[in-house]
Amino acid sequence: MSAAESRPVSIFDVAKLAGVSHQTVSRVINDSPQVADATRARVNAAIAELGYRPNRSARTLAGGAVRSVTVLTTDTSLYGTAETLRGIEDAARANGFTVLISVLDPAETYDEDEILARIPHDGAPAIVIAHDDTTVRAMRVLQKSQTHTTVATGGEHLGIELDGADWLVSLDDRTVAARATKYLLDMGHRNVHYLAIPSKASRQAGWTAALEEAGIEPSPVVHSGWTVGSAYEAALELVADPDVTAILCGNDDLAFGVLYAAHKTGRDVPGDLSVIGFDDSPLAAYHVPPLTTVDLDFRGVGRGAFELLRQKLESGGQPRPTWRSPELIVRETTGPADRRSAPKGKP
Amino acid sequence: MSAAESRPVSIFDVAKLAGVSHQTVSRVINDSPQVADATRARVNAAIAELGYRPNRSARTLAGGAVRSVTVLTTDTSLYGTAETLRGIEDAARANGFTVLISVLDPAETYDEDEILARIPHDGAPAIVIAHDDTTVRAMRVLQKSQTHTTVATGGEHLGIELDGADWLVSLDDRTVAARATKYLLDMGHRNVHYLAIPSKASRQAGWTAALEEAGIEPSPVVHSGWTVGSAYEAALELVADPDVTAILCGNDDLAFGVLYAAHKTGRDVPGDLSVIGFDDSPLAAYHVPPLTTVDLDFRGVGRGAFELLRQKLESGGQPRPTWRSPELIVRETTGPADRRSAPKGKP
DNA sequence: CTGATGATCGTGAGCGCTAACATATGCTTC
DNA sequence: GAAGCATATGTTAGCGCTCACGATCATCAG
Repeated sequence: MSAAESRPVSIFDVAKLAGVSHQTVSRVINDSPQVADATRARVNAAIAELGYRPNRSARTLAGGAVRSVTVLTTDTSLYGTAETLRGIEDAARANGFTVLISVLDPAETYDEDEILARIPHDGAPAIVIAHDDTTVRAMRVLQKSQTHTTVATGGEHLGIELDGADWLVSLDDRTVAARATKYLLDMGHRNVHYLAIPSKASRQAGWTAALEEAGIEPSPVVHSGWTVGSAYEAALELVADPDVTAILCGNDDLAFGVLYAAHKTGRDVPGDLSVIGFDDSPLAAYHVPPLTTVDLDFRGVGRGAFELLRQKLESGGQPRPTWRSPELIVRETTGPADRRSAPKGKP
Repeated sequence: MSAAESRPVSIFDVAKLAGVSHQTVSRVINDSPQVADATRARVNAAIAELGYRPNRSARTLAGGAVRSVTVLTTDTSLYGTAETLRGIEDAARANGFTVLISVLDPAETYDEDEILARIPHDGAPAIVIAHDDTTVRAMRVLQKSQTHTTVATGGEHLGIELDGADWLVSLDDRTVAARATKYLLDMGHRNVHYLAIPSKASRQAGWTAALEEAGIEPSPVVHSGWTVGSAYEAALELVADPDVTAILCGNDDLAFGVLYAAHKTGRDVPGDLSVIGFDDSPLAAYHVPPLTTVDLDFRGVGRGAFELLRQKLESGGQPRPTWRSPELIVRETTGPADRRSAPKGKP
């Protein structure tokens, strides 16, 4: 049937068995139309009989069509990253691509060489899931090389130079952030505070814009790490302040940290305090209370990033960037202001 | 400095510039001791000047030492999987290996060919993160081929044949499951129920064993999917039963679902109901109330799986499987029984 | 019936690298 | 100072595949 021999079967073994040249076998496995049906059938039979399977390295080396993408990212356990990855994988698989993943350490600083060493060879296509300094830097390095690169990002703008770049797939989370902020304002909150994730924030920009439009001076942003724990620590002070009645969080994990802090300090959600997250992670709907959050289509971002790359690879053209519009999902961590606590002064 | 030319620089370009043969360059980039220091320096200078970077495909094809592992898994967004992956990556990077990830769809049934097509070529080393039917099947397929395979698993035994296999890295979650069950029993609970994840369960075995040791007839296992939502659905009935005072859950996500169900049905945790999870996921400590769970060293499992593979690759020997001992972390979802609700009959 | 045309297939070269062997050198050793 | 041996480098072949071409054959217009 297959395997078990010493040396793996090659295209030549198949060719011999099928009574054709190795090139014809190559044509068959590459779906070339230039092969007679009868021949194709014979070759396929030989392939099946020998259990032949093309060697990917050889194909790459021989310079055929590109069939793999390298994904550069940092933390694969972040919800956004994981989902984006999943989207890339789905799309890649559907197109017969192999996905190679290389994980960078957010705490480390890499020089150019170290970044470039992550891709299989110079010029190999890559996708960067960018959401922190390390990945943004990686992206810049790849951009300078002759590599075809696409960037998938959860929506953070990551700095001016990337805005409008033609290889960017992103989420318009700036607009939703503004919408979410306005939503809170419309419910009577005098102010909305922002607990930020470590990356440059378009979410923060949306929040600022919405406040300014309402004539409210944005209060200083509170910074948190990526973990629930860090959000908890960062939010303790904020939550303890009775003047704070609404907090917009950089993502769901941070929101969970805030919720825990609220619980610890005895503030009722949503009675005393409204909280909004970002991501709509699987737990959001089942938290106690269920979290009001923003549904970010990370998988769509991943798929889009791959599509963009594929188009660049095929047509060499300049596909335009895609922007996806997320949606606010109202659940039970948000409510009208002034339901119980006084907006000013501690009574 | 580098890049920007038409054809990427090869080993020959470096050789010419350094005034040596290509083989000497090869020796340098492979850290062969057989090169004079002066020559090595000259070659390294040429490498730096040209921005040379070895082509991975060519190296693989030429049959040098193996430098990449393919990881087969299903859901990368599951906490256990993601962490295991992370462990593999850490270890792989430290050893100069490239990690190739191929994600299988748990809902799909793959035939042998489709599985084998996931690895770069016949015989390429692979690690399977096994925790469901699809990955277990993948593992069997790889095992039959001449591929070097290691299996990393969160501890589910996955069927008799795998017990004691010499290529398995696992967690002794059977023992902790028993310990956790006993812990609940010792607190006065008359019974402990089990909400199961979809895979074959050593955790379940531990639970059964502990109950039987205590002379208690295990009640029927309640089955859940992997998502919080499915756990919630599955647990509703269980939670509504006042006789049920303690539930051991297949993982943290399920526990969160149970907790939500308890909240919905008005049962107090830990007053009326004790809940234990598995994983110690990042949220566990910050849930309201904080979740009693088991710290499973998934990263360690991942690292171990890679180490095992490396040993097999190098020595060809038969390294023994590693079993890691997880720990019960008591937080606030567990408490003594009978604190409030009557053990039998609805009053 | 001749040449042109298109479909089908084969041949040779080479992708960038490493293994295996061959070939210099220098340095011992008796 | 010839034989022996280690050290340092070069040469050749080939991994498995695809590309660019060339060859073959049937078909068909003129």
